[in-house]
Amino acid sequence: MSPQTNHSLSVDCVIFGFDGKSLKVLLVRRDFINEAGIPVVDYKLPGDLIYENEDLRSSAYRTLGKYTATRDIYLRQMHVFSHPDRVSGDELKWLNEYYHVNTTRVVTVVYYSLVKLDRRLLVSVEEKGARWFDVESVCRLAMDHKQILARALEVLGKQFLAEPIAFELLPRKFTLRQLQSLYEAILGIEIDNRNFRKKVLSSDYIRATGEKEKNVAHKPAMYYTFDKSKFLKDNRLKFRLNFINWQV
Amino acid sequence: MSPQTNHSLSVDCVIFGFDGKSLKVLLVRRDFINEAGIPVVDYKLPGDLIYENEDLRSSAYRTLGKYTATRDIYLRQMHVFSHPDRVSGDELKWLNEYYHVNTTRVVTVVYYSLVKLDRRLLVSVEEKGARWFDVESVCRLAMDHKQILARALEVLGKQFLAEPIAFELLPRKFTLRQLQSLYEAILGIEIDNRNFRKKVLSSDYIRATGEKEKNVAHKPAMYYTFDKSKFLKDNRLKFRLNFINWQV
DNA sequence: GCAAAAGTGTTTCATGTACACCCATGT
DNA sequence: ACATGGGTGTACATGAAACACTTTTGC
Repeated sequence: MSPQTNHSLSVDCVIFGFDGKSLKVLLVRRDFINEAGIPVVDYKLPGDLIYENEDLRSSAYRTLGKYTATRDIYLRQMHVFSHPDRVSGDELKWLNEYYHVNTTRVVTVVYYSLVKLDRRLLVSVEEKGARWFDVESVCRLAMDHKQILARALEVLGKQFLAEPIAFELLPRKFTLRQLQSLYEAILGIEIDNRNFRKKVLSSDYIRATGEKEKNVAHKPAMYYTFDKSKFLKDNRLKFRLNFINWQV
Repeated sequence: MSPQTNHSLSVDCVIFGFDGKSLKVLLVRRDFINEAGIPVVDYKLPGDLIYENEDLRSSAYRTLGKYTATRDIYLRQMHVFSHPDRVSGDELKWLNEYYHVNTTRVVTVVYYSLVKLDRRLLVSVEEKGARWFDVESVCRLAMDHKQILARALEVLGKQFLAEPIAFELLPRKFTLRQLQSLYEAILGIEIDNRNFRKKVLSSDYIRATGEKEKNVAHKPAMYYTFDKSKFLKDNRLKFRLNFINWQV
């Protein structure tokens, strides 16, 4: 056995958005001719092979930039998928033609990203051959992308419990109901709304803006914001204190 | 710009052990001739380039197998390091010679591993050109391996708070003091020993064996074990219940 | 005035935290 | 008998969970 040299390295992005009701994922359309010579259409995660002189994160940003305005977008490396046959047969043929390469194996590094979905972003991706899908309603995807999506959903759930990343999916000003719906959608649970509000409002990082909803056929909700910079500052501090004794 | 094709993919392992006092990491000796033509010795993380027909996890196991008996070893994918110049100059020259390849860039996928250090394993690695180092006392390492180690320590700390992985570093039968020392070493804190015992013993998964220490110049400590299979079973269950309503 | 979603408090229970002394063994 | 580390209990504070009705707006 000797080291492999004829492989490729790709970066795929699982880009999540939230429309107020359900969690969405961005998928790009792929036109494909299968082994029977019949043209088929399916969907895949956005991604690309890496270029020289770019690291993986830059590659992920490059892909993100094709579909969104990449200002200040949450992006995390998730996992590498490396089964030797994860892209093979027709799929490998497609890939070699599409990218003009001649590879026998593709290892992919998956990033996941959280974006603030607004009306513009919901529509503008369509011109670029992409679409937002309800995560619940995705069935088949190209290659192993369905498994990758499933894994990303798992990781996202864990991250939601560990870090305040919900705000990356919400508009800068959001209502507590939106926040609660988001947690419910991602964790797949129902949350008591009095306890949820109590907990959220006890946080130092969530502040009422004073602005309220307008033109709604019910009591208008207050808009809140998340003070991310204060959170980051305080948590650097907390981290430092961990190296000093807890008790004294 | 076009896809990169002349790169290599490696797997490096951060292998942690615990000797009862401090956290150790396994490093392998590297004999190296620098650009001035002077032979130098330094240390690096164990690792290798990937082979054909093996996925990354298998590659990590292969490396683990060089130094340890790979039965039932905790192994997790951690992070990919991909800066285009992370291996360059002399380091790249060394790598191309050592592995008989001709590559311009090496992307590495890092796994971390937790092993049960016993007397045998402490010594046996030395014949294979490796050594256990106290993590606190590691200064320089080859390539970017020092940064990789630093990152692994961070991740390990977080994992320790999230999952019961301490037991992967301890012998099958351990005393509560050993367990406590391990948490203290990894988290860099002191823990009140009454509260610690209370918390640990309230767990369903930690059980007294009935055996006690022998030949110690103080009150002999009870040995405990961690029931990993029960833990895994119960947590599968918990996971399923998350898809049903918490409240009703 | 009615439909629709926002907003609000109290009690109970479980968990976390602070804290100091006696016990069993080998030498 | 003494040195060494093992082992124990209580009081207090904090956080989680259960639970139902009033308020504000548009139509």
